[in-house]
Amino acid sequence: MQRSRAKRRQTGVASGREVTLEMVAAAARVSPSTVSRILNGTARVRESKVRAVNAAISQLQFVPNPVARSLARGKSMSVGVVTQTLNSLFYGEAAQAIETGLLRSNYSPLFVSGHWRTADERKSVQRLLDQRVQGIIMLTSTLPDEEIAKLSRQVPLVLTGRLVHADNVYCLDVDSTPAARLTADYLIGQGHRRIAFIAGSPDHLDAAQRLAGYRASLAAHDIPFAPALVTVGDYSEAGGYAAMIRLLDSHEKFTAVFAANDESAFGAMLALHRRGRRVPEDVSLVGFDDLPASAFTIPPLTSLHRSIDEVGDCAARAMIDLVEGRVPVARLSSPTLAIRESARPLRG
Amino acid sequence: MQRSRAKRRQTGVASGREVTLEMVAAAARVSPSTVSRILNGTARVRESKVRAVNAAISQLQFVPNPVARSLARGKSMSVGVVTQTLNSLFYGEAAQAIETGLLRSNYSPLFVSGHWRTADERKSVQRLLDQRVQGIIMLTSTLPDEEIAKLSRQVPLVLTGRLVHADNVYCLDVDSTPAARLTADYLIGQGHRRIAFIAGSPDHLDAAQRLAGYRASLAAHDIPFAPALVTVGDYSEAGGYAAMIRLLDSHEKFTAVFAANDESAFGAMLALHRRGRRVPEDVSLVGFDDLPASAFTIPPLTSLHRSIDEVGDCAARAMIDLVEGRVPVARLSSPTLAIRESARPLRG
DNA sequence: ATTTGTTTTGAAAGCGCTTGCAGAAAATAG
DNA sequence: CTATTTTCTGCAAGCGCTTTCAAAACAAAT
Repeated sequence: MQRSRAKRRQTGVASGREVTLEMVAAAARVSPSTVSRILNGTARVRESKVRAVNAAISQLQFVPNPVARSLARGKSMSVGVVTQTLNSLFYGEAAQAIETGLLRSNYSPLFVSGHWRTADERKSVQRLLDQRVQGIIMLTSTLPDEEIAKLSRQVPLVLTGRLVHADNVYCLDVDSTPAARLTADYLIGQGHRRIAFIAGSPDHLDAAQRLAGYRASLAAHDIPFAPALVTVGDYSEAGGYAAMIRLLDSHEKFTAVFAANDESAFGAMLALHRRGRRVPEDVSLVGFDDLPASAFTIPPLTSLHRSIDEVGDCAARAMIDLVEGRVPVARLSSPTLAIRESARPLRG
Repeated sequence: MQRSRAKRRQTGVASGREVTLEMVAAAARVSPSTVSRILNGTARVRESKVRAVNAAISQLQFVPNPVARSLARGKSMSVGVVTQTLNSLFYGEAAQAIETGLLRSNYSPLFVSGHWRTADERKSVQRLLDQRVQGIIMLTSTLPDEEIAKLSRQVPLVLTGRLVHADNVYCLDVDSTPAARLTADYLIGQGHRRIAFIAGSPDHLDAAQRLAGYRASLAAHDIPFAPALVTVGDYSEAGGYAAMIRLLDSHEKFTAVFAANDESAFGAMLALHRRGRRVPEDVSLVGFDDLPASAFTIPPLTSLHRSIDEVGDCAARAMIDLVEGRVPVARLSSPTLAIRESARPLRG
């Protein structure tokens, strides 16, 4: 275990000695403070020195050590991002957008996942806190409101799919209600009256909103809401499949199905196929989220499209605003319906 | 802009003062060094003091500041992970597994993406270096071999889908050749002779391996290789669709199609459908990767299954070994074929 | 030329933790 | 009950950068 005394302590990068600001200062014959000031633009510096320092910097290929910088500034320059799975198109895409968004302001994201389990999520959040992140972006958190509120007293928060009122919390408005309403309106516009709905888990705010949008649409068109026409899935292919089968087995009549997300729609589609019901000839089907794969199902799925990139981008932007003491103003553009072939007007 | 002088410099976490090791030391009436030693187990400490310190720690809820720790130790405790997109099932899942894998040893991943563009990737890697990551995991890098070799002189590397010989580089063996061979063998076993192949981009090693596996299988069964039966896609749904259309338009005869990945298979499936060819009655189709959605296509897709989790996990494990000076030994288990309904024995 | 008001600059004190060194304490030996 | 060893433990010097403070340099004013 005893190291040779010749070996000096090594820093981050494995090979060779690290080029430090001090070395730059020496090379440019100025004090470290001056170099720092030039680097950060925190004070005017005589032009001649600026040049000398810049020369030294590029000559030595100096890149400031972010760790030292963080310590000195008392800012980690990192923000936590809690997702539920990362291995789903939605989170993956959002994560990517957040990454590039944060990067623009030199923050780096620290991803952790909650696996849809509150305990896991709580632990992940704690880890972020331990890492001294400067803020946390939570994509559809499963934590109870009070906990979120408490958390917000420690770090600024940006939430999607949740609405929690507290200082230091910015909730990105991704209310799915209007979008779901739009989708259902479309089906009704095509003449459908008996529209089944494959819901997400009821304790999930976003899922509740989609259901609410569906009901709002029915109400607006004076169509009575039939509880028997809604079955709950879990946003997964398997869940959608099972839900569809249950629906079919219930012998309720319906001419169209609105799946609360595309994965469910995929499952539903297969279930319908298995039971010999053709889409869209026998029953129309629409999804929600418009995943890349949705344009390639058989038949291609009509689905509500919302730019996930945009969600990620706005979240990142809002977070930066929050961290730097500004008031976030990020707004999402309105969703649109990607009309394809899985739904058609009701004949007759 | 002028802050009140009363306000002292703030550290990472926004609220209140940060609890420092020094405060713990004071509370436990020992020196900071002792606290540090207890924390890290770097030296024996009298039992009574250990207790006092631990009491102080939990009483004050102390959590060591990782930034300060990194600086002092000269180790960032972070490893870079370069993916190409993150918003694809494959990368998302791998990323997730890497995250948990690294976490076990207290390293945290820093994700960056290359977007399949060498220039982007190069820039991303530089960013990682600037961040002083202790190692880099590259999932299917697009950088030329020499560049990788050069890079490996700065930080240890773990690669997947590449084979670069150099010290400090560990290439996870994910040679797709045998897996592809297995897949093609299956089709041939079902009696197919004229098997079309939808390839990935030819300059992509992994894509080349899949093609090689296909050819090896043909050769092993004395089936002449017909160049006209292979078209190149780009691993995307749209690419698979286009490739399939081209194939159909070429009027070559084939009874089965082997798509080099599932996304391509999805596209191909739709193309076949559009042209009135039924799967599997008229043509059998197999994919590769076994995405979650593949079990729900119509018909469900037979596909080569490999645990992506495992890839991520092994990569993480190997990286940790490398960083801590051990010799990695991670090995992947063999892939299996998920047999579903899109392929069937050739009748007659 | 002297005084006063501005800019520029450097010295030095941190940021919170680790660690080499050497003195203190405890354990073992004489 | 001393002389040695062997274990603990504290001091202090960093890690590489930022920032306060005050001195230095320069410019403007008298």
